[in-house]
Amino acid sequence: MKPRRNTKQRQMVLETVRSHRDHPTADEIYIDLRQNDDKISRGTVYRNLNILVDNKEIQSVKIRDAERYDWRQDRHYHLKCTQCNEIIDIDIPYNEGLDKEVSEEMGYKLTYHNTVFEGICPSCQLKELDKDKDK
Amino acid sequence: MKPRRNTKQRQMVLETVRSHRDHPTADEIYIDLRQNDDKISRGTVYRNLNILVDNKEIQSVKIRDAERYDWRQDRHYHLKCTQCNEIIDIDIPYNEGLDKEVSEEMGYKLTYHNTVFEGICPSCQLKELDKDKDK
DNA sequence: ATGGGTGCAAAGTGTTTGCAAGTAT
DNA sequence: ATACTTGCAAACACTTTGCACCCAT
Repeated sequence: MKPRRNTKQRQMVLETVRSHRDHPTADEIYIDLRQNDDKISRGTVYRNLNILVDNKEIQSVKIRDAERYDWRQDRHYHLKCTQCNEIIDIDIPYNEGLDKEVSEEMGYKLTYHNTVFEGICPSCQLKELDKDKDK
Repeated sequence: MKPRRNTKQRQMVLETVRSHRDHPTADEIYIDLRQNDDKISRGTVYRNLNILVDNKEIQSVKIRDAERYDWRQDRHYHLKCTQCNEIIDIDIPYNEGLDKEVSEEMGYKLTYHNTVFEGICPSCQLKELDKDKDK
């Protein structure tokens, strides 16, 4: 692996991801950073996010159009509301056995699976009910 | 739902997806179609793929950069080689219980989860071995 | 001093869309 | 006849990249 320098920008990107408990896009991180540093560029943010994911210091989940970043380092599942696009973590345990099962069955060497649940969140369900009432 | 016309183009797009046993991108479908019809446009292909997915006549999986299309209509999991990017179907049963479990725990109304396993396929594992041999 | 990193802007990639003409119903 | 659909090209959204300068090591 290429030697990495510990730049101010990289630290700031990491801190910003960690300060979010939601799943911000690269652009949201960028907007945030611009509030403290009006020089930092989009390119730098994207480059550093990629490096941090490579180093497993953060994770990313591709949802719909954009990559979302996640401060957590452990493997876990996500839940997305198809109505409002909110993304949250789910705390059911990661199923390691599944990786083993699929490895054996398919002959792949694998250690990871990505799972995203899709549905309608409680608050959007309420909005639906309200809409129905209006009819 | 908007009334749909049964156009030649839409039929051709559907047939082309179904003729693939792999997971082509929209652009691969387009290239294929151009061999028989040198008029059909990218826009038409994209529009029809979206319509077909809406109608659940085909499925899509977002993998890395591009949306991939899948002739199958049943829910199933995918396996991606992180080396060569090949994507294949896995025939372990879809875990309906998981949707129910997460629904109850999180208060979401949900009926679907998307799972993509990531690993190294047998043929890429061999290539790795060959590379090691050279050392 | 060296070479990885930055800021900037331009280019890339995958997808959507406005429009006028075409066509399934 | 109506209004959905097409082909085309331009526009979009997100991300990557070339370049000259900068700065951590």
